[in-house]
Amino acid sequence: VATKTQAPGRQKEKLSREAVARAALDLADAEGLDALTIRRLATTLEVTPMALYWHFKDKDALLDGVAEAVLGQMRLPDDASAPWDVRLRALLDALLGALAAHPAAAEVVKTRILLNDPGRELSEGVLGALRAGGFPTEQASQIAVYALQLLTSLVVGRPGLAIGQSEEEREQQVRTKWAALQALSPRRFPHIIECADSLTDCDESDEWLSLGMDTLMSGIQARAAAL
Amino acid sequence: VATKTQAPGRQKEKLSREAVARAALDLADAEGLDALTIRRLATTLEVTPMALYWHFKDKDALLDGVAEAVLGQMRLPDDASAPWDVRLRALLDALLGALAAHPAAAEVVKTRILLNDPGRELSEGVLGALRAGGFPTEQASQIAVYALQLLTSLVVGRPGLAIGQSEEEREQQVRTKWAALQALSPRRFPHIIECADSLTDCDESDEWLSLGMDTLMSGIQARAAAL
DNA sequence: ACCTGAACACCGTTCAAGT
DNA sequence: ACCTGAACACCGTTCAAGT
Repeated sequence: VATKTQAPGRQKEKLSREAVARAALDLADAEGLDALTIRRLATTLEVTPMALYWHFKDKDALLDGVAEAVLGQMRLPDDASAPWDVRLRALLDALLGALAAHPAAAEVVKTRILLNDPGRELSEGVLGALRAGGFPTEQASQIAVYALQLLTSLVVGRPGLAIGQSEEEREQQVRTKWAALQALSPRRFPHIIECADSLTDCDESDEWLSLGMDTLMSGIQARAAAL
Repeated sequence: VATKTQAPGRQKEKLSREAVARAALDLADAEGLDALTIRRLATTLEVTPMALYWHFKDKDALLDGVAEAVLGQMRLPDDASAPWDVRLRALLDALLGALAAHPAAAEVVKTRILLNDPGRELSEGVLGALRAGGFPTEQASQIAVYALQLLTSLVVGRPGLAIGQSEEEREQQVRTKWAALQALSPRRFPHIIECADSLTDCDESDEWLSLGMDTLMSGIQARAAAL
């Protein structure tokens, strides 16, 4: 039943590190991080699981590649003349954009920013901006790490986010959570009930992301002013 | 070789939901979240893996129990007369304390705060404080979620944190990371190199936690002032 | 009510082998 | 250089069965 010609539609080129990482990212985007499995990935690439071990030492190295693929999509600003906080904000916006494009992979990126070149360029810029803002090296490092972590939390932890589910499934899940909150005692939990809508789902708009970013920037600016 | 008497040291009482959850938390504390496996947990409890399914529907429910065990250790303040931001800070400090006592489990708690009673009491207080600060319900919800997520990031993402490793292993890992940063091009990444110490490890003190908390509070206060 | 035993469908990974 | 095949030691979970 197997012929010499390729299966239609998917012509199978030789694998490469980058091609595998791209495919891994696509799989995570489509079905979530849990679905990103060596074996699942191998079948989508029409190859044996062990083939991937030629290109990546182990799964961790594969995830390194995924993180690099995500961060490689950033367009880093280069406005060296702008004030430090404007520069910082522009850099963080670039990161947030890349993460928001791949929410399922954001978790993977979080711990790997210093492990690839685009991530290092970003970090260099962020640290430079914070240093220019007057922070000593320790505080600059710490704030840089907070910022990167908060941004990934913004993308991953957005209420009502669901990866690899149909819109119906997602809405059903949101409704279930909402109903659970509404069922709480109104005497003990009045504010939770009052906030149930926004605790379980986000508006289509990106107020969620922008308020988070604004709060972060305000905090950093306030610390800088207190130096 | 098996006798009728119990193995010495560990007398085996009947399991309960709470006992299993406590054991799960202990296992995660000692060896990390990856080691928290139904099968590993069952062997530490000297029981069949399937025994746990009597007490918990599935692994997700077990993790719900772990989250509840962590949050149950909070001592929530009750200073209803204090200004909103003082109240908020006290609540967040209580949460941070509980999370910092169980860094391995913090990740698990993050998505489950509204799923158990102590978490709901905390959330109620946080939302109440934010509402008292003048935030509309949507912004209060969003900021509450940011705050909870940042706090878990603070605990989980602390540079140089390593769970279930000996101090030697940990230090070796820190040194390796540090060396990798030092090996970068000083022309391209001067600030990363300058900050390498604090990017790879934290001082013994809790400046890491307190700066994070301060930055968060400053950000929230700034947003409140801008209302 | 509470637990065991056997089985299933998955994992990541090693090791030897093919071309 | 690049990939396959078989095997190992793990997972979570179902289902029927024991007491």
